[in-house]
Amino acid sequence: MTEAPALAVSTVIFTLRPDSSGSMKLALALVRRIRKPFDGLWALPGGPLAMSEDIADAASRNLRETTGLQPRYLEQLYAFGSLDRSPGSNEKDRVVSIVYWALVGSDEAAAAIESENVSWFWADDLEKLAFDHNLIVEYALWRLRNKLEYSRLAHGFLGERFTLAQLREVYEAVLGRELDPGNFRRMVEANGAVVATGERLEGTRHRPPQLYRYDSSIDLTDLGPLKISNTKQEKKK
Amino acid sequence: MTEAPALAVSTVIFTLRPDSSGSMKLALALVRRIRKPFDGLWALPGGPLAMSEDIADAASRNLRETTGLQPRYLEQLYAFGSLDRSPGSNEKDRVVSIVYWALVGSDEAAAAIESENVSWFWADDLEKLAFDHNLIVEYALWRLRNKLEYSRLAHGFLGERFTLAQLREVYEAVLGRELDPGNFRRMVEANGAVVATGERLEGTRHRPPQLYRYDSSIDLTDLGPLKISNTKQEKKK
DNA sequence: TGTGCTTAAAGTCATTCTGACTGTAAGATA
DNA sequence: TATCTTACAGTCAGAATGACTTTAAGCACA
Repeated sequence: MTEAPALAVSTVIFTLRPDSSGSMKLALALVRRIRKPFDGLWALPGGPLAMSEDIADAASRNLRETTGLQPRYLEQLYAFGSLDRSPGSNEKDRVVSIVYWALVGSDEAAAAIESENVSWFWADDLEKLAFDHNLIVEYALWRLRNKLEYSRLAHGFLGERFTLAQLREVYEAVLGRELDPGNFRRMVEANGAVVATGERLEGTRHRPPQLYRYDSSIDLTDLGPLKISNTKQEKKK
Repeated sequence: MTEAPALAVSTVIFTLRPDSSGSMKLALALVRRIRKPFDGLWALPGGPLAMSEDIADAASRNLRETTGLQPRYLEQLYAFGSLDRSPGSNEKDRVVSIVYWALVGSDEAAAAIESENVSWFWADDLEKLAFDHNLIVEYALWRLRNKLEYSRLAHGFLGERFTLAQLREVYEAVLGRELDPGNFRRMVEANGAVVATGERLEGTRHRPPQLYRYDSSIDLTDLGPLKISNTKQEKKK
């Protein structure tokens, strides 16, 4: 068998975390490199694809080993394989990375592993990362923001039950702009993916809002014909 | 170095061809397999990724070697790597395929290579293909139809200058339904990606339609942050 | 010459969608 | 009781959309 490029799997792990002022902001998990090249820089978690491991499973394992968490949503992003991804390295070291992006609940993310070499970073204003990882993160962000519009991705950040204000907060954090509460409510209700549970969230210092949940009869997102393979992934967790 | 899955690149090559009644229909190029597994079945053109070859270049080469054509548009579709893609084969034979999809002009496609083992097929009602290629084609079709809506993909099928009726014909062929000529004109003009050249197409047996071209100052499509790498690909041709 | 055929291109109209905004309800707090 | 805050309902103007009508400009043929 002739020499071939190596295959790796990396994952962009998104969550929402409260910033200093208490409002939710989009964050992602990075690991510090402890070898050349780019020794000391932060990078996306990842590793080689094992011979008998499904690609999505590798991304999921990746996520678990890095953060100790399970993804609420996992989708393939892109395969990156330019020849100049790792400048200065030998041609024999060429790596093609299949990158996934994942959402983890913000409640769970608070309990995630953090250490000297694993940490959360705000998705906007990132420092220089190893390899082409800045480009990868930019693309993942772009995908996330686009998908949010016509699908139910926000579910990935929330628990089973949530108020419309919480749902709106997710949208605002991801899109990076404020949304009109009234119009947001109208949009969500018209779309039909969310149903009222009848329960209300108690303990607020104002009128108690109704709790909603996603209508489970409607699919999480629109991957077209690939839905099936992703549903399998969903079931496994 | 430890054993790893092999890497291959395949391409879904779309074009528009006139059917028996003369109206344009979406078609794709397939090659006949001449070895096990799936010997005799039709499959997507593809092959292994060379050590020092860019992935998009491999897809482009792929396309050239199969049809003798240059792509007008080329975009990565997805990386397929399930363990059961090639049932019955040894685990050692595992292949991860990075699949691209391409558009070629319908005028050029008429001059493409066709033989016993290379041929065009209508994109709807395909027979059983080798491996998971039916799923791949389905997904490529879904992507094409979705992208068409908010971008300028139709350009990939047309020449430099075209009438709005020709542009509409492309949309109708891809989407598989008729569109109102008036509303289509309004949509295209509002979008602004297309400009009138002032010239008219002569020789029709009715009022001569104006010729349009795409406004080159506007990008071909919205790949987000990946635009740059694809522009490079564009320039190279 | 002129009538009709065909498609181009412009315009109409009702409905829906969208964003900005107003008003009222229902709790907690002072 | 007054006030604060958010929930939730409703209004309104402008934009977008789908179905349709009207007029323009060529050709073919009687």
